[in-house]
Amino acid sequence: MATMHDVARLARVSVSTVSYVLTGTRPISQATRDKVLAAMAELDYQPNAMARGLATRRSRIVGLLMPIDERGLGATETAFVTGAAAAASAAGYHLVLSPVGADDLDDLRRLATQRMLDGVVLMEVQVQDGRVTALQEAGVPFVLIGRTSEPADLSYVDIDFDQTVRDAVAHLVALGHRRIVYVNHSTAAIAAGYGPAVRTRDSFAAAMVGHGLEPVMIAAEDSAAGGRAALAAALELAPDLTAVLAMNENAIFGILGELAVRRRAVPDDVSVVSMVTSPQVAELAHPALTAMTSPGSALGRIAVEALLRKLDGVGGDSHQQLLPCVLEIRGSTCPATPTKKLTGSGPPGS
Amino acid sequence: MATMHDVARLARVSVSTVSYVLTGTRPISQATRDKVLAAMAELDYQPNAMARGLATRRSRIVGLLMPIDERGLGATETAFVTGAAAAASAAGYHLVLSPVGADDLDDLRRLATQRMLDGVVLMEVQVQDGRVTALQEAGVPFVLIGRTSEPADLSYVDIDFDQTVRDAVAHLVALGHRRIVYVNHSTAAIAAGYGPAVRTRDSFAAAMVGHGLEPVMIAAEDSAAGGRAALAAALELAPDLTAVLAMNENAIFGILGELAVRRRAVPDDVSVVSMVTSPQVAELAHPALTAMTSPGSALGRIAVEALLRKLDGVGGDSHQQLLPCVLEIRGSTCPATPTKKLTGSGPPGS
DNA sequence: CCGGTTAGTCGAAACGCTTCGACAACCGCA
DNA sequence: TGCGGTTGTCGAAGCGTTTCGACTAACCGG
Repeated sequence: MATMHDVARLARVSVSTVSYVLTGTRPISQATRDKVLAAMAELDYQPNAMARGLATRRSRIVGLLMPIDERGLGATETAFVTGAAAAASAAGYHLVLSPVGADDLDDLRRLATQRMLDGVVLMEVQVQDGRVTALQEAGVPFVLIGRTSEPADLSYVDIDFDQTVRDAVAHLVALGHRRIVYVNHSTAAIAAGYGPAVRTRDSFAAAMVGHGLEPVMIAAEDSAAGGRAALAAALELAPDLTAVLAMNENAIFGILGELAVRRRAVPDDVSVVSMVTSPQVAELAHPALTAMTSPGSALGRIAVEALLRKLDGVGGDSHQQLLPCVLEIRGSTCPATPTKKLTGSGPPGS
Repeated sequence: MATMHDVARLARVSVSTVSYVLTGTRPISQATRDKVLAAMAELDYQPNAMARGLATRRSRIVGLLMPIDERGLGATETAFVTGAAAAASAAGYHLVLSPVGADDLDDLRRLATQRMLDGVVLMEVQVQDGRVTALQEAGVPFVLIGRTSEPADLSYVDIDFDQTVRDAVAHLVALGHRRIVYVNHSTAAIAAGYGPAVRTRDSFAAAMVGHGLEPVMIAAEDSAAGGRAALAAALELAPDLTAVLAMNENAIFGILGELAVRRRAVPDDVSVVSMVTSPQVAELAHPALTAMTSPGSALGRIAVEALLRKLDGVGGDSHQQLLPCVLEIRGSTCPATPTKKLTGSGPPGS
């Protein structure tokens, strides 16, 4: 491994000159620059990141903390990652993913307090999130993807759940649906303060009331079985339902399966809209799902860019931004026909 | 940020003594050790990872290179990651995940040649893999999850595909199935030398011939649509099939969907076994899939352990190990009944 | 009582980089 | 002619560790 010393010796200049060529912090004449570059090429010189980091007190590494459970990463989360990695790489930073669970903060704390990380992006933020206070105490700059309940002085980017839900409901209402059931995450997740679950619940209720409709909501375990159970419960609650709006990517296939079992055709009998869903997942179903596609990679990119700005000291105080999901109409929604609405007109319905 | 100097001053010892307390490389009396530890606690001292790395020429960071495509990480890949992270953490190392595509080697090369990484684990190795030669040239120790075509002098852990396929075929044959179709990854993947696709293809052919049966194989695009098309093709090729062995996790739902459309009940008309599948995915289907579950987290753990041994110079030459998937019987397989075999012997369908 | 270990500690020299202050050479301008 | 201001380069002092050699005491066997 060649060092700067070797390069300097070969180029017959001082070490500092080599450094200036590399960092551009002081003017260097073209002639010496060429000499130095030639020497570097000849020696196949690579700067030592540790030494540089020690001297500058910057590692040029930012961490992306993602809670990684056994279920794997969905396409949506993956899009965060690729967006973030691209943004970091473009700015000359490295992005390392740290598989830190919401519970085990130790590894994170070590990495951060030992100055290996210049800053971090936090994914899957809970409404109450211990990692946030841990990072604040450690004095590490960070940006959230998601929000805590009290994000006033924090930097974050998040999905605009309120807007997304309103758009989804508006789409269904415009198609003539009146009885719309919302399938959310599990009650446990809601109780634990999982932001998307809590926020969409409130927004759905508001949106439905805004249209003069009754908000019917069901919680579902994050599994196919949970989806089946949820759909059964939904039909119990609203036998005349003509549309389902589902937040739960893991339950959606169970919902579809149960609809098939009960011979309710999608979309003719029941329209289905899936929230915060990637095109890849939406295309898995048959018919492909009308969905609110999440701005995944944009979210990751914006988060990293905000973090880097913070590291460079520019950009003032906190960056807060919400991005809505955009409606992509595929085959799982269609107009509600009067026939169907009448068919199912038991007690609660129209 | 307190430094060793501060600790030394407070404890009234020299810097080197503090270092010896920390690293244990030289004997220290209990009395001074206590003084030093007290001082560290009081100052909330955290060693600076960069400085340590510079002095030791070791970062205590290992990288896990995972090609991350838009599709996301399946539960299987995720298990690699968690297993690897746990092993690294247990040994006092950090595991960083680098989302490096098979193509873009630059970020990897930088990270490695700049001595930020002590070693790397490579996931999703191709039979011909540019990353392998890049790492060899950079002189970075590495271990593969998967194999190249010529892995003689490399360290790797991989799934024992041959054994796995033989077990799967044996299970189906034991249930009385004779017409078994193998649904592999796409022809493109096979042509590109995707190891699992290539190896299982060969093993399936061998296993079937070993049972005196004709090996029927279909390639499927990695999508639900691909699965549908593949099943259609399979019924064309072998209208009397009674069992499907599927390698392709992305296509499996398409296969099931198409079977449903064609009114072939699973498992009564057609038994289905899914290869290299995690329990989570297997449970998504209805009925839950009989599957060969991959030894995911063990694979990750073993790979990291082998890498660390290599870094410490012990363990001699290369570590090579194969782990089979284990058969988990769920609801998608049952004995082939003579009746059904006769039923399906018309041209394309029954 | 003496040479040889051994346990415990220290000072200083790395490790490979950045960056500050200094300085020489040159510029144009009054 | 002299003076402030650039421009280009250098030497040296860090950055926060580890580690080597050296030193002092205490100890042990002969």
